[in-house]
Amino acid sequence: MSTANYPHPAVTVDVLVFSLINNELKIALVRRDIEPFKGIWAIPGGFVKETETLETAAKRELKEEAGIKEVFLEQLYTFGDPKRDPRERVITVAYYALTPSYKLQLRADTDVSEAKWFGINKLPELAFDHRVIVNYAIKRLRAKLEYTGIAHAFLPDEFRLSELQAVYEAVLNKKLDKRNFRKHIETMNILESTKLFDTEGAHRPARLYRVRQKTMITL
Amino acid sequence: MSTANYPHPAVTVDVLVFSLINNELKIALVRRDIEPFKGIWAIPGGFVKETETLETAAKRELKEEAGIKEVFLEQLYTFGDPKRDPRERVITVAYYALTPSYKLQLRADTDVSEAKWFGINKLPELAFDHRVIVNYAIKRLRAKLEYTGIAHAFLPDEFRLSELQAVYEAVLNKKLDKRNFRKHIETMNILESTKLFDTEGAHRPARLYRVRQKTMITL
DNA sequence: TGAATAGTGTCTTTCAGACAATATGCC
DNA sequence: GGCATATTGTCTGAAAGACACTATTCA
Repeated sequence: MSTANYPHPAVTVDVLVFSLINNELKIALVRRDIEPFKGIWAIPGGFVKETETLETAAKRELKEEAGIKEVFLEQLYTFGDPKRDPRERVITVAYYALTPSYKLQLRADTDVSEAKWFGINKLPELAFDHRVIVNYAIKRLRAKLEYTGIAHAFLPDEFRLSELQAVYEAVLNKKLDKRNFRKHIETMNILESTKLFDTEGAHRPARLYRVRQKTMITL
Repeated sequence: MSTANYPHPAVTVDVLVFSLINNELKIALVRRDIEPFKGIWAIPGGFVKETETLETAAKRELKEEAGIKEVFLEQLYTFGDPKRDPRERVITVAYYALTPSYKLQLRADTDVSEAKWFGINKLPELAFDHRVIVNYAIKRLRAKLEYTGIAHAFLPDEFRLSELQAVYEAVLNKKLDKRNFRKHIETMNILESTKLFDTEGAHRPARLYRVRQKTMITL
């Protein structure tokens, strides 16, 4: 049996880039410049090249789209409904990335007229089945936040605990008690305090923390 | 831009069927009857047809392979290393299924000379990157068992708590305390007791339980 | 009555969740 | 001193984990 007898669909990777901007969870979208769905916002992505890994393809997209290095990147799910793309069958492997906003600069890429951040509660109409994909990603992100320590992926290497709390609050979309939050973080034991303080503002300076090890748990 | 300019890899689904046989966690494997890896054991799978969903393809494989209906089936991960298949690029979307052993009858399918259950600690050499896939699935299965209630997917509709405990012990590969286990199940609140008893054997009969609702949590 | 499995309770520790007062630095 | 944020502890309830005895059926 040769594999040549079987259908060969197109395969893309889509990358959902999440970041925290003004204490709001946002996602990077691009406006399509071509049909189908011309003028409609979409998750950035592109075709997987012959010789590259899926993850490599995702990283390439990430770089083309936002010039990023070294961010949390994880495979999300593969969407393969035969009719999800009206042109031909396109199976897409979705990845999601978490990054501090200062690390990146959105830029419009090929086939795209514009790139922009959208608060996840203010999403425009999306192309293809991208709304489903975004919802799925948000669900996963929230679950992941609760049982791992990825929140720091949105922050610089050194950060205040109040910043970390703001990440949780934005992602989970609810207020947290400061004392209980700090106890929880203590229990998780993935942070260590530095000797540095953030002395911004007319108030008591905050101690800075960092991640104890680079433990990027990927289940 | 047309999608025709881009590479179109072959796409398969592989289905890891897990079951509990003699209180041992086993996985169904098939022996390949053709090159490459002729004679080597592999995860059952096949090419995704033009018009079918990925999940439909997985269900079809499941049926062809084991004549099953209605089992727990979930997408696992997509493996896309360009060199994972020596013939041409083949991207595979892996699914895993959990089923009671009485529900299924393994049978050799096309391109396969034999189908057999293997204890997960006694796996033979596997074709392609299937060893990596199996390891990944076991990891996911264990994690899922701890924070959801899927253990019952290995059992008939009505079962003894001691059977359920045996599932946990086999999957997690460790002994559990009977009282603590029952308290834990109680807490999860996904089972309800029936008025039935299992009167097998020369000993006190065991009450039978069933799942409260069909809550198949799929994250 | 012996063999085999079912069924059950207490204590300790850990963590989640509710809740408010003091500390520090800048202006 | 006033403002803004940082930092800290106690109580209660829920669940995990350690641990051993009684109950029921059949042969």
